[in-house]
Amino acid sequence: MANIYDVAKAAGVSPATVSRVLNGARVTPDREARVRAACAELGFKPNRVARGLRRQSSDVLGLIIADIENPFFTALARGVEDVARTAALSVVLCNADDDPEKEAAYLDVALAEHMAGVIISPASMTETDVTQLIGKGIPVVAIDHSPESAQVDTVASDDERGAYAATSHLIDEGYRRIACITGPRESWAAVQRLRGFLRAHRESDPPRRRPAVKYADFRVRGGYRAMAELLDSANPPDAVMVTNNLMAAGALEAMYDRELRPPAIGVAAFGDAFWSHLVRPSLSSVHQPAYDIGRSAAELVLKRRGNPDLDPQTVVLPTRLEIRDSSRRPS
Amino acid sequence: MANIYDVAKAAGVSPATVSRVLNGARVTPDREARVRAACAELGFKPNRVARGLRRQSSDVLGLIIADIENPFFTALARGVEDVARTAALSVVLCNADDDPEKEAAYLDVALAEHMAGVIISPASMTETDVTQLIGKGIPVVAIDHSPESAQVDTVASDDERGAYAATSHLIDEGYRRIACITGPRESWAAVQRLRGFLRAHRESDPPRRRPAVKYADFRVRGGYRAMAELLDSANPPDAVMVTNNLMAAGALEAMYDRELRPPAIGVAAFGDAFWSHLVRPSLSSVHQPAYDIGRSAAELVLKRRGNPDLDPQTVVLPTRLEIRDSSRRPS
DNA sequence: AACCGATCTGAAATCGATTTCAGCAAATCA
DNA sequence: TGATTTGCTGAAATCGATTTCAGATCGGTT
Repeated sequence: MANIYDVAKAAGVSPATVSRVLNGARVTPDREARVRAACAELGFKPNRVARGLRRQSSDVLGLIIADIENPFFTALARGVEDVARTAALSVVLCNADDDPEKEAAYLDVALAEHMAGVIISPASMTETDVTQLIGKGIPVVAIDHSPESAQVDTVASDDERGAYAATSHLIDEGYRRIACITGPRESWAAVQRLRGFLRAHRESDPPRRRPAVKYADFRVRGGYRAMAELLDSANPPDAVMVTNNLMAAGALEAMYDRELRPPAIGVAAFGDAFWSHLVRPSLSSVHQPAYDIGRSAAELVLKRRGNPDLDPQTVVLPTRLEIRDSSRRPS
Repeated sequence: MANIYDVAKAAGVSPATVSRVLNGARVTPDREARVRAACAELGFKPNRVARGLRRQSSDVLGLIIADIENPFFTALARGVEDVARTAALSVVLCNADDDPEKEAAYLDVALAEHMAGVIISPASMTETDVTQLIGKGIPVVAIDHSPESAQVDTVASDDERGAYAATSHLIDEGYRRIACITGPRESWAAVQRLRGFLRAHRESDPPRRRPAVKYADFRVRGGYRAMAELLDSANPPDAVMVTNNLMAAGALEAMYDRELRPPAIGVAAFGDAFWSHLVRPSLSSVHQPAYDIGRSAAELVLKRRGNPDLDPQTVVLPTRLEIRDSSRRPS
């Protein structure tokens, strides 16, 4: 493939001039025309690696997510892409799979390739290390919660309040023994949602004590197992608040296997899923603005790219309780 | 950040020797130890951009997919990742969103960054141009069908046969007016699945003619609209074969909105989805080995990386009809 | 002791763009 | 007209690794 020297020769100018044409610096119209003609003729496209080496930057935005199969992250990715494209950035997705080691590998790639920015949903609040990125001036935006290694821009949804609302709703519907299936203890979101769940219990009238809590892994299988254990326990719950949509699918399956379904058992879940409409009777869910979280995160990257010394800011987007099928008929 | 010259100076050797240590060439143990110590001391990590420029290659594998929200592709991505990691390659996902323009942009990135390989589910059989990649010796593997621009390694599932089996099953169950909701005409998979559907009609005894066919977009909304139109038509079908899982979700929703559900209406769909268990009574589905397709594709990339002049080969993986709830009681 | 071959080393070239800097020409001003 | 500014231009340095190549070192043979 043709390089900038070939083009320069073909156009009868120096490589510097070709570079200037490519980057919009001032060049006499006559030369500019010759350069453009030569570029077209030779099918020249500037080598991004060479450019990246010299410029110490690239126009690729890294998005490191915890689980590629989780619709929350795929919707988020859409939001990131839509904003990135307005700034002519390409988005590459990296699936860290909740594994700090894989995550570290991708952070290395982002660092080494001098990506234009990194949006990351940290696998671990303590282990995720973004200091090198920051040190090199690469904008980093965290989803949910800033890693401890460095304070960075963060976009989160109002998880605690969402969980509070969902749990209160179940209480209002008359359920007595409400359990919670939440994510791993290392996950900020899992912890916040559990807090909201517990607060709803404390603040109910009369206050309720010691609801059952299961920690799972935010995956379908984990949700299934947690629900199965709850249902098969000596004192099974009559309702459950599940803190993400994949686990909700698993939990529902466990219920179905036991011929249980709403409203005999109350279910509220975090997250939207296109399949949730197919579950009838339907369940209440806490809508997470995944797409908008993605948009906001990408906007923060762009903002910080312009002026790197801004103080880190946190954007919290509201969650919204969507009530469906509240026709509980207490038995 | 420290570069190779800093390390060389610290270790009292030349940069060439540092490079040799990094790449496993023979170096006296004494020097090697000094170099390793200096690397650790300075926290040195080789700059991948510089390496990429010199080597004209990188250790990133590009995966360009049509729709990030489609579980088929996310499962496929898992397969790719698992194989890639055995070869120490990082996988980056690019969401082309069925848009030839976005796709072209990502192909440009792959080309410019000299990726170790590209796995692509072509947005269009005619427009997708991979000749430049091929020309530069970058292994390209297509999902479903090779683009017309160049004959490349291809991994597909046996779509035609799967669709035939699913449709025949509906016929055997006694449904009379079976419609098909398939994807865009530009999609090879959509066309193959439609062919299987039509063949099942031709080869049934007695042969059936002119079944209703709707072309949609492989998305939930498209499936919903197509099904709504079918159901609201003068002569609605009593069964439907839907060629992907997202459209199946939409189609089911349209049915539910009209208080219709299996087995009053027969449904067979392509693809697996974790939520399909939640749809009860359940539907028959054609299992696509998405994960294995990803694995095979990645293996082909690795194979071709070793010896670039192999003839392009095509791997076809079997689909499997999963029959659920065949308790049709003809009315 | 002289020679040969094998092994290792570092100086320098290389990948392909960007950017600095000095030089030159044209335009502006006194 | 001469001095000064302005605007373009191209040669060369630069980014940071890899790799070629010529030379140094060492052990083993005759």
